[in-house]
Amino acid sequence: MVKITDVARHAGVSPSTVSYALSGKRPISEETRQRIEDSIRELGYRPHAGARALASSRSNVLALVVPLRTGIHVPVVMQFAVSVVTAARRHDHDVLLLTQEEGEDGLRRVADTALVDALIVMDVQLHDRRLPLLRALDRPSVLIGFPAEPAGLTCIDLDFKAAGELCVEHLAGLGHRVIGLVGSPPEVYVRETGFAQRVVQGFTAAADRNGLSSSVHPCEAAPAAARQVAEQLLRERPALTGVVVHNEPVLEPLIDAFESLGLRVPGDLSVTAICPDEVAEQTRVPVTSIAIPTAEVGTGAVELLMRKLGGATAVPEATLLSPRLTVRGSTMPRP
Amino acid sequence: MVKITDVARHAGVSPSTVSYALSGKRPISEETRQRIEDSIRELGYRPHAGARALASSRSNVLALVVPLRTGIHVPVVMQFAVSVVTAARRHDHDVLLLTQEEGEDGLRRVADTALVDALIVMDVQLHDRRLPLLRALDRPSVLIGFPAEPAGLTCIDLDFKAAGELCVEHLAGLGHRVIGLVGSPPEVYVRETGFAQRVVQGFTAAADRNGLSSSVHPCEAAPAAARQVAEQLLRERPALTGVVVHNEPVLEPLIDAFESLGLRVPGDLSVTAICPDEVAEQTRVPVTSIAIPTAEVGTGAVELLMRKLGGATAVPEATLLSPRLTVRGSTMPRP
DNA sequence: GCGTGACGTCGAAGCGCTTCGACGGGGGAA
DNA sequence: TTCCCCCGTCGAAGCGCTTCGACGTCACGC
Repeated sequence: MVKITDVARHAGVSPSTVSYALSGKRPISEETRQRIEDSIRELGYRPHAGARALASSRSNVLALVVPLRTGIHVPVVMQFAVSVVTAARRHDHDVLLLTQEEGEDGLRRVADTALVDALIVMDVQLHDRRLPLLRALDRPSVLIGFPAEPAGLTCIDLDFKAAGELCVEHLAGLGHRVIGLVGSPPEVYVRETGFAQRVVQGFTAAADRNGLSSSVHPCEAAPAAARQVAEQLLRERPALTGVVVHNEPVLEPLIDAFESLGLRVPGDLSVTAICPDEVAEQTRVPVTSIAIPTAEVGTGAVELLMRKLGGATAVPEATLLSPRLTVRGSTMPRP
Repeated sequence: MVKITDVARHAGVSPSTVSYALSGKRPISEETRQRIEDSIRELGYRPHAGARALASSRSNVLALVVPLRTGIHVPVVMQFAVSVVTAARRHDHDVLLLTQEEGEDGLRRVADTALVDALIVMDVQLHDRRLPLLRALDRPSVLIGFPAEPAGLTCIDLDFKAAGELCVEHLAGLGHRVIGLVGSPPEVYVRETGFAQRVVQGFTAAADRNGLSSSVHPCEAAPAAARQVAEQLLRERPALTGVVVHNEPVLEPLIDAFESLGLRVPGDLSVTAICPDEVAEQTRVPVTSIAIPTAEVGTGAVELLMRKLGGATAVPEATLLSPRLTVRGSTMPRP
């Protein structure tokens, strides 16, 4: 193994000079820097991560806690993970993968052993058990998602309330008067995952504001459940012309169900969804939708952490990303 | 931060004794060990990961390289990742997440900086560019998947050839004489991903062996493509009564297409698939299938690495997991 | 009764890097 | 010219842990 003293000897300087040339923490003459860089290249030097971590008390590793539970859309989780890793690399950091199963002990372990400098936690629930721990930990963290009491924590996510509103505004603007929300599985509401409830809030608020008649229907992630909800909607609200779907796996089956019940989309029924673009594009009728901006959220989370690690004083506690609605073929003016 | 010297002082022993008590590398009297453990608990001591890595030249971290490409089923990747993390934790290791995008440089970086002790690489292609590097690296690695030339590497995966064969044997045993394989998208074969080709090999070999008439049809991962393939199959092979599907997203649309073309599953057409159980179970007719044993593969990969890290001499180069076929409602004897 | 070895523990020497204080030399200000 | 300060570099002191060799003690065998 080639170490910093080897490089120093080869370049005719002291080890500390090599270190400063690498970190830029002190000025080094252009000429010396060049010589050092040449030596590094020639010898194939790589600083030892452990030694660096010990001496600098910085590991340059971030922890990412990913959820494992039912009712969450796996590809979206993966997208978050990838964007976090990519963003972290841009800041010369790596990412340690933790499963939610590890729970609070896992968080404490990687933080207390100084394995990681900071943490990113996904799938935060309204009353998440990890919150007190995250507040107490000596390393900074960022949550993807909003708990009920975000004070003292840094959170980032799509503004799901605004997303719910935006869907309604879109339908209202097209003249629809009776609309329904087909939501996530009941257990998602039960365990109080913030974003699902916030969609409902936005949906309801915007419907009221616009004087629309609206109703909300949780739905299991199965085709049969979709069919049931479709039938129920038509039975209870025959004047229905607009639907908002917040439940990825059910989007396609739901449209199928409506069509087989005699409603054409978008001719008789306009459909919008909150879901990844791939899901919205792969249905038989491409669906007007609001995507979860996984790349921005992941990148944003990392940027926030970097600012905190950099000692920034005022990092915003709440970062809500504005929803963007992409119009596709599934919505049209009320007939 | 509480360190080992604090524990030592508190327990009335020397730091080295604490270290040995923790690692078990030298005998420590029961009484002293107890005292040390008490002190550790009382003080809340956690060994510093960086210091440990520096002194022992072991980071207790594994790298996991996950694929990002089109044509691979994301939930399966996630399952691998989770099982790797879980297995690694059982051996007191953590997992660093690398994206394939980082490529060879990323592998070299984490290995050369001693950030990780060993590497797990997923989605290995037949002529993977990373193979020479993995052979040359000074840390052990395990591949999930088999390249064309696996000599000198440790590989583990489902035996896809046997899986292809098993599907055919199952259909042949039910009396089917004319069968087809609906495969992965053409690009998967083009980039020479081993497992797809091996399914074809197994399928063809078993069909020949059993005197069946067979044909192979790559298929894009889109409903429209599925429809096309279904039409083509019926046109070209009117006597077809058995189909093997190796293409997750197309399974459901393909069955839909067959049914809308007048073929009942399994009445007129028996269907088997190689896909995750969730996919096989969520179709309208549950599909007889061979699952990719993600948990075993992930765990197996970690076990192999641990043996290599433990200095085991003879770790098997190739580990092929036998396929298991789960019979569901989509296959029946030929009418 | 004494050599032998295993047991349990200690002290010291690093592991490879960062960082702090110091120091010589070369301006710019006074 | 003198003083001061900044620039560029060096040396040394750790960071917190593991590990090697050494040492005292005790039991055992002959």
